Formats: sequence, C-alpha cells, structure tokens
Amino acid sequence: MARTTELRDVLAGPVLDVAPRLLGAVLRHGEVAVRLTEVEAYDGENDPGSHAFRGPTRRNATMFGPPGHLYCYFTYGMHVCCNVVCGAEGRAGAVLVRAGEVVEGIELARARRAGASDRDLARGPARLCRALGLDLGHDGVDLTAGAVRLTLGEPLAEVSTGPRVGLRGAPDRPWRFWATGERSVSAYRPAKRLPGRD
DNA sequence: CGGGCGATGTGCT
DNA sequence: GCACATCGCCCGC
Repeated sequence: MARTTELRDVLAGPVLDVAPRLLGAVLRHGEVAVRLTEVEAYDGENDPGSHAFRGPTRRNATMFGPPGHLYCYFTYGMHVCCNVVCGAEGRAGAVLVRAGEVVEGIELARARRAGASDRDLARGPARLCRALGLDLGHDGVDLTAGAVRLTLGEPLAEVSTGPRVGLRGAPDRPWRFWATGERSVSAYRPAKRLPGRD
C-alpha cells in the first residue's frame, strides 16, 4: 500500500525532521484517536537526554530496532509514556508523544481519565497513553499495521520549538515541537535543580 | 493559572 | 541508593 510505504519512509528519516511532521498526525488505538499537538525528539546515543545514551539495554531495546514501532516505558513508579521510533535501524532515534487532542472515542477516553477535564484528557505524555489505553504491553508494536496505528497529516503551517521538558541531560536543545497556539499543549516544567546549584 | 509536594517502583550506578 | 522524558492535589493569587 502506498500509504504505508510513505509512512515508513517518513519515519525512517532523521529524528529532527520526523518530529515536526508528527504534529497533526493521528495516533489511534482501537476506537480512541488522538491528534498530536506536542512532541519531543530524542537522538539516540548522541543525546545525553535520551534513554539510549548509554547504549542498548533491555528497557530501551525497541529504540534500537526498526523505525515505525512504538517504544513504551514506565517511569516515576506509576506512569507509562510512549515514543515513535524513527531514523535508521540501530540509530535509536525516537519521538516522545507529549500531548494531543482526542478526536475520536472521547467517551472511552473520559472513562479512562476519570476526573480530568476534556482539555486535559491527553495533555501530557502519561495522560495521553492512559487516554489511548496504551501500556507496557504495547512496547514494540508496529504502527503501520495492527490495533495501534499512526496516520500522518499535512505538515502544519505554524510550529513552535523550545527546550524539552523535565530533562537534566542536554536541557537546552530546542527539540520540543508543538502546534502553535494549541490549548492541548502540556505545561512547560524545567527539570528539578540539584541542591546547591544555581 | 501556577508553584510546591508527595506518590510509587524500576533501572542503572 | 538515587534518579526518573510525570501527575494530581492543595494552596495562594
């Protein structure tokens, strides 16, 4: 299928090219679909902020695999976040899916995110995964076939960039991309400082 | 709306 | 041990 081929080709490109192209794309799991409005690029072993910086481990193995798959990880003792693996196989590039707007299946998303406002349903990486019903069992799934799918949209006219959220390694690289003016973009929080540092 | 803080457990030093 | 690609709750403005 031409559509699938195009998606694979785009995701095989350099991570900094792929990241902005994921804005406006739709990530779907079953009946719930989210239009992505905020992402962050992670450049594999070259990037001190990346899970892949210290080489392959059991946890980050999916990052070193072929592009077009989902890398899911567990953090802060309770949250799951997910990335789109991209770039050449072995290069460990990944784009963290940080926020989006629920465009389909909003009732199920609301049930999964009980207590949250509609604006907050998928506003934040762990919230987005929860709204979509994604967990560690989805680590490694192929986004071009199966229940979890990615569909590209037209490139957005206006994209903003800035530093990534909550990182201590390479905090200054402006590798966070978001749809300018979008209400569903997550709040920016700088990384915690080390005590005694300024 | 925004800042401060505790929760909670896995992975790596 | 300790850091961690976070979140929800509480408080003050």
